[in-house]
Amino acid sequence: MPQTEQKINFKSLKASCKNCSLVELCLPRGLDSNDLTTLDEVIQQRKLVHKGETIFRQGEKSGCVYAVRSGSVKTFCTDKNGEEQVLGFHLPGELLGLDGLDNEIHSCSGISLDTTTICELPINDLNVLCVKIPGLQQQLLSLISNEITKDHTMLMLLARRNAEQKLATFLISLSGRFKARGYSAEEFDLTMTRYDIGNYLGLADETISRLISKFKDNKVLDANRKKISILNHGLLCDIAEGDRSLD
Amino acid sequence: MPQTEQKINFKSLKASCKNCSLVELCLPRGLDSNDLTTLDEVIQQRKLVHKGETIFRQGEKSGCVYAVRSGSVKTFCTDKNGEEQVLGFHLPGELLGLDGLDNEIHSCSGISLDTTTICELPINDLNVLCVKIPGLQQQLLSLISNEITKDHTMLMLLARRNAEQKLATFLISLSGRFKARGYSAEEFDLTMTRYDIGNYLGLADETISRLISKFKDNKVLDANRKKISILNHGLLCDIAEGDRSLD
DNA sequence: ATCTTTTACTGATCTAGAACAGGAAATCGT
DNA sequence: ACGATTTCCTGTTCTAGATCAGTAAAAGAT
Repeated sequence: MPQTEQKINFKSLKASCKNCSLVELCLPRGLDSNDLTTLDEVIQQRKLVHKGETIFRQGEKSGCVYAVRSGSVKTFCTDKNGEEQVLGFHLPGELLGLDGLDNEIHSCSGISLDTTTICELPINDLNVLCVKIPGLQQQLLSLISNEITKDHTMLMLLARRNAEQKLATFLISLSGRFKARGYSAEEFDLTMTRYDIGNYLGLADETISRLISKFKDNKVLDANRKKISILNHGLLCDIAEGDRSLD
Repeated sequence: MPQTEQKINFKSLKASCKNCSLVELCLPRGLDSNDLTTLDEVIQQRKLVHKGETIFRQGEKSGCVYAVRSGSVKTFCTDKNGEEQVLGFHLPGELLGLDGLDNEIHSCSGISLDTTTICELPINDLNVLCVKIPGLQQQLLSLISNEITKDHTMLMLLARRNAEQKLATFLISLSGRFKARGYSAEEFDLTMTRYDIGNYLGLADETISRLISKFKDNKVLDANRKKISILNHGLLCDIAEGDRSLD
């Protein structure tokens, strides 16, 4: 297949929520077939985003929230000195840009870590739709509410856990999310760098490297660059919970 | 005035959003007089909460979100080892319990730090009202969206700032919020302990004490226990931004 | 195919803030 | 009003993780 044709195929892909495998993880959860059709009408064409491309930018008004359809996305904010803070990594079915939901500017940026496809939902349409589809309003609030809960978990992680616990928790979270999407919970590829992980967890990238080596030494996992195999999930959980620590 | 009568007065106080001075800071912002009346109908009687009393509890379903009318509230979550993480301190006009907005259980607890009055908003009523009053839906999403942005700022603070910056940022935030409520931005009382502040900022309480002493030595502020006077707001900002640091 | 850049890893050193310890003042409880 | 408890403060010691430094492998560019 020639490359140009492949590109066109991607870009013109008007997939629908109706036949998306992520329907149970994403915004449409709980909607019936009719409501799905209505939702599909306002979701703009799925967009192909190449690795490293910006999906929405801090300080700008996009008027949309986004759902990852495939690939992965990093969200981060930048302070006045240009220092970056990674806020999260987002897998298929996860919503992005909820911080811009009041129709004002986004307080963070999103860039793809991968070749990624994104569904765009114009916020105005979404608001109108929420009135039409009661279940959608509920699901949206539910997702936002979970977003807040996730942030709270993250605050706890950053403030109270040591480096080992932070990385173990991060890997377990990734593993579980891969599993929920039908991928292996034990073997997966990281799309982010050690630097990104460290930044996200409030650690230096050297610390991430050292910890991965330590986890390897202790047969908790095997790792070669981006490729991770979890060998002892139980131990990894214990480390995350602070019930055990390596030396 | 006999004590019992005072209690009754408080408890039977059916204040309305309509004549609440917090109208511009709280949920009703942007609503017209008619809509305010509608909103007032679903807001349950204001509740007097004594210092240290729980308003809602992690793991329980309250079916409400809350607004602080007077006093102050601390939200926190507790992990399986009983370790506590303070998530925020809430002043009059600020909403609480948004993490329970999907009508499932709260993921954190709220307790009053003060003698506090609280407005309760049953979530079911709120959902119905959001359909009736378009501006309310907007304002609610706006508030939640800001909540997420606030959490992101906090993640940045916890992950990337040193102890001096954390405390300075915390004090500036408090100062600004007091000012927005018509109180002095320069002189105020803390209702939380050093331990709470430290926990919130991911620091030991001893570190908070030491920093306050250091800030006093450098004439950034004056402090006597709970009473804080900011003497050099500019310098405090510089410290928060990392443009200056004390020694 | 070769050069450049980025990413990952490891070792050595240093330091911010934790942990431990104890005392003084304020607040609480009866 | 008085003892008990909590809160705050300060000094000392210690350590987890940052920072600095350098190498090697992989990825990307031309």
